[in-house]
Amino acid sequence: MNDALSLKLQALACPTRRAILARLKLGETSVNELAQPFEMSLPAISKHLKVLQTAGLITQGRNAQSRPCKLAEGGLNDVATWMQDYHQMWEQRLDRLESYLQNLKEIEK
Amino acid sequence: MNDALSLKLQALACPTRRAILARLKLGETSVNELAQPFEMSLPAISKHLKVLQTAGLITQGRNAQSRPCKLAEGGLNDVATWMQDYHQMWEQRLDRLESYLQNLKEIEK
DNA sequence: GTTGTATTTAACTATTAGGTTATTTAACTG
DNA sequence: CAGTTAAATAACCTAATAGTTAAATACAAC
Repeated sequence: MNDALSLKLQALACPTRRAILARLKLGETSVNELAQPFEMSLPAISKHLKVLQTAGLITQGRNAQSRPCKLAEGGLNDVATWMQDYHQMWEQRLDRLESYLQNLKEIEK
Repeated sequence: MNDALSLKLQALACPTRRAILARLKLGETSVNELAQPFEMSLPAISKHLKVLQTAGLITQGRNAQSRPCKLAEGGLNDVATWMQDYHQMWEQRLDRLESYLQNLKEIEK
């Protein structure tokens, strides 16, 4: 289990880490700020961040003592690509739009 | 880590289990047949199947001694829903279709 | 240069995951 | 019923995960 996809899914398979990602959706944040809502030591959060970073889901910058985290762009691309092979939901959405389109063409005649 | 989503992501975070799912996409299969391609004992596969089943990603039926496995319908729904909040890829696809649609309407005038 | 602040690393512990072999259960077959 | 086949369970091992506290690092500010 050391391929990129497994690493990402593994990283995502933890509510704490998903919560961190959810927080980061709102914007770049320091580790301390990130740790606030959790009943967990700072080192624990630090470890979670390392997991997310190793998986390529976040990146960490530098600003004085702070190491601000943000979402890695396209970090979920391969996960989404993999999902595409299994899940029909999106296809269905597209199909519905497509049939609407078809319908429109029909009317056009 | 005992919520449904975590369980599923955890189950997916293993190449062996993803390979099993890939095989099951081709259709219902017995445990033995499923185990063939893997250099792994049968009990190991049996455990993987249990993980997948507990996660709600597969179901197992009965046919004599055989316990045929198949993909659980909509098993990835919640994973896909979660992903939707983070990944723009699908939205972009929809947007492209949408703009095509818009374009068509324009021509129509 | 000492103090304070932000974060990581080290060392340790408990639990879980992924694998093994050996045994058991369940159902068919003769 | 004895034997065979399909699969699951038990008991065990090892490595990885998720957490802890305590110590180290990096930078800023005085």
